[in-house]
Amino acid sequence: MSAVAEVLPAAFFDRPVLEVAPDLIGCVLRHGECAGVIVEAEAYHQSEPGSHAYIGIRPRTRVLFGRPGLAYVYRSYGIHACINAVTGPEGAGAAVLIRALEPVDGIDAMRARRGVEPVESLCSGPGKLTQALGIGLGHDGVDLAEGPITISEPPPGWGDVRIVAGPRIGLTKAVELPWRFCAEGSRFLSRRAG
DNA sequence: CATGGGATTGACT
DNA sequence: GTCAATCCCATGC
Repeated sequence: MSAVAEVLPAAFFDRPVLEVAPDLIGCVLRHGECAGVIVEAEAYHQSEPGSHAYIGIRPRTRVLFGRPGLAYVYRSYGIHACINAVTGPEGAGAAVLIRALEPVDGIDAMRARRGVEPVESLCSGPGKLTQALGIGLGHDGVDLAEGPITISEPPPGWGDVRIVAGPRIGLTKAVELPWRFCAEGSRFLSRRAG
């Protein structure tokens, strides 16, 4: 076993989104010196109206229909950036929204970017974690297997985290689907699991 | 070309 | 609990 966890290959993402989303809980999202363990993620798919892919291929959604393992970054409410990992098969229009991290590396840099002190507030939301890690719209379409943004396999102790599923946050359509996955008992969620 | 809404957050009552 | 900020882009005329 190596001291540095392996970066997930594109093949990891080339599976149905409902398999990939819970598997990402416990994995490490990294950009430069900043990194955190994924404790909350949501699945989205072209077949349901909650997804941006529901409208079909547009300039905005082009990356969603691209290769599994790409990062889909979009602007939310005109203010925030949110990051997704595109899943397979290619053309499915499916992705996993990364909603919250437990910070592990570069915490002072995160504090500087966020302008807040409590570690529980640095990455506890999809717009917060992109700000903390310095991820922006310019990263739309980057390959997560090549960087500069990567996702790595779970660190020791995170491989067997218990996962709780519940309804997704903030939607006005398809609100009933239990496609939100959280690490049980985490203090770093955007909202309490349920 | 004009309009409306959004996978959110932070400030305020 | 409520609500404004702010901007890309999809939609409709």
